[in-house]
Amino acid sequence: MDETLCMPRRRKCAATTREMIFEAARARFLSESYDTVGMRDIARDAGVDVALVSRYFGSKEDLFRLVLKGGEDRKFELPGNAAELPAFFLSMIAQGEDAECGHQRDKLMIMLRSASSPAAAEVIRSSFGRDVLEPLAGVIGEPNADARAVLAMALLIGTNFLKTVMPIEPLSQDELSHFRAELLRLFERVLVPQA
Amino acid sequence: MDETLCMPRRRKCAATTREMIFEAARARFLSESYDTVGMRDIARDAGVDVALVSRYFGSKEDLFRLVLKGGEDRKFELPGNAAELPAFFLSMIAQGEDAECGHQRDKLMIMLRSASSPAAAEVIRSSFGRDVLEPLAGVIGEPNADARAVLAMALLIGTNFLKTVMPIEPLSQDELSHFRAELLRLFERVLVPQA
DNA sequence: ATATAAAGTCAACAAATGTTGACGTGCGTG
DNA sequence: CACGCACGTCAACATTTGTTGACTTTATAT
Repeated sequence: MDETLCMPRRRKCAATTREMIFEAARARFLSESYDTVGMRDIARDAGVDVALVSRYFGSKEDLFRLVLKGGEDRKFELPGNAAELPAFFLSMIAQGEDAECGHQRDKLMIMLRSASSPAAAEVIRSSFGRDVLEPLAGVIGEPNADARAVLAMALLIGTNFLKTVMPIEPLSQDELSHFRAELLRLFERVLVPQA
Repeated sequence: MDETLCMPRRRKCAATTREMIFEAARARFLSESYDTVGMRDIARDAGVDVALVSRYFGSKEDLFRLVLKGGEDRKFELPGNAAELPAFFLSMIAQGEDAECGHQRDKLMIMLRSASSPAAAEVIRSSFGRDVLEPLAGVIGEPNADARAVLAMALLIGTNFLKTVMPIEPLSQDELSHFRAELLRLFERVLVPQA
């Protein structure tokens, strides 16, 4: 039985090119909207023919759905107790490329970018509710778990939107420190129950 | 000399059809992304031929730019002193159709919807900085006017995004009241200096 | 009534979109 | 060696996109 991974003796391996296409699609969807990303763009980035994209991942919508699911990664992964949430949310905004929270933020950004494309809207909505909002409300806990989860996500999404989708000219240095500190305090206010 | 407005004795008047097209475009851009809105959609809504859209407003990008400018309306209009800002921001989220703040929110929503379309991005960015962020920072005042303006807009944008672009299933009634009260407190914390 | 200019319609264009089928190529096995 | 299969390429498709030019209709002015 052959390994499912790419064997070096075979010059061309479907699994690796599939991965390349997937990664190219992921990068594209991360920085552009669903409609503006073309199959040919993805194919060019991956260094393959356009036909292969459709061949390996059925339709464009299927590909997008798979990218949004995050490949083999499972659900949104967030801290177990509410006390660690504010720092976690802040790290989702700071541009440090933590491997752990990078995936999470990427998923969120992909959702942000394509949320207003009808073809991608339903996929995004269901994934957002199931994989993000619901688990978050679970960690936050009563009272008003849902409302506070929405509030926290609104703050996170708004900030990331201004930062990434609609790039804001960078704030001055002391303003930025104030920005971060205030942001952390806001997250604490919304997320931890006793505050 | 003729009046520039449509005269009733003339059956067809360019100004009124131009207005119809403009209004149709406005409505479309308000609920869809720049890329998904087609010239033919706008024309159908306005009840005219596609060619007229291109004839009256040069290109699609020109039309979008004009819609974003708000027709004849001038810049973003917001309360003069910082104390009234929180209530104003909250009213921008509540779905009450105040004539005064309706225009403002519509502009914001149009920006939100099409921000990730490269063709519309630069138009939106410049308008957002010039017409929204800058005046807001002026009203907020020191210290850290820019940072706090960004923070407030992040909260507003995030909430409106979750509410409109990615429609969230409605919160329960007491959660919603908590939501609004907490939201107002957050806006107060960010916007009024002494808080 | 006839000419003139505005207002609108029709058809077509070039380019780009997602998707599909036929075809070529190199590998491992009979 | 030759067969068959996995892997990939090429070309073309049907649609849709924004935009443009020529033509028709309508209302005013001479």
